[in-house]
Amino acid sequence: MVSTVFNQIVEPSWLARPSPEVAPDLLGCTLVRQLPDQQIRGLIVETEAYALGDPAFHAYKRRTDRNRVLFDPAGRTYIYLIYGIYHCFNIVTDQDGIPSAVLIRALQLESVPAVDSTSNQNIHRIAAGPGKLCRVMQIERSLNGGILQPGEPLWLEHRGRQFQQQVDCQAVTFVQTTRIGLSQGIDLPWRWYLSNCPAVSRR
DNA sequence: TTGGCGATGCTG
DNA sequence: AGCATCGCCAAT
Repeated sequence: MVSTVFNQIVEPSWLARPSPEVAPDLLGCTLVRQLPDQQIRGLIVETEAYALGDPAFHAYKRRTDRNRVLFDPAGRTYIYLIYGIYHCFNIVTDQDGIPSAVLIRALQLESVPAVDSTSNQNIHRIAAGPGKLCRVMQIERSLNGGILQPGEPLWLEHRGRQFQQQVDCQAVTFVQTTRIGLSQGIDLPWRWYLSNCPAVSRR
């Protein structure tokens, strides 16, 4: 008999660790965006960690209006506007009061969204980049501080059986490098991505 | 293929 | 002033 297996939901407690631990573990998990009339699902293929002591981190200096959600418990979203045009989507991690987050840099979409404003794009590149994935998933600042769980606009699902098999047979491997697009903290090796993934940012 | 640059608005 | 970006265009 055929059985459909649903991925397990990622619980906040699983995210309550330092971001450099969580960031590689999020590779292969699925980000789900629930819209009124459609669901958009994407495999996480590229992440970066931001944490205490990191000069590139928005919470490096002090708590401000913008970064306050970074100090909240794990399992919330941190979304901000960058270069006046794009948004960046982060997952808040670690213990309450300890600012820490993972930037989601690229997704491999399961399918082309119904209203596709980027119809010229290669399916593999529609969500290739932190600004592009927010555009296609309609993630903007009104979602900042939201909890990642079903029933909300966004949630996470753990690695599925198919992905695990690809890891086990080494069809997919994990690569760790320095982060992208920064002027500070450029030597921290806190970027991870899946090998052989056309959606990973080109650099 | 690589590198330079403008768009655009919010933050501290 | 600078920014956790992107797409376009020119030069190689």
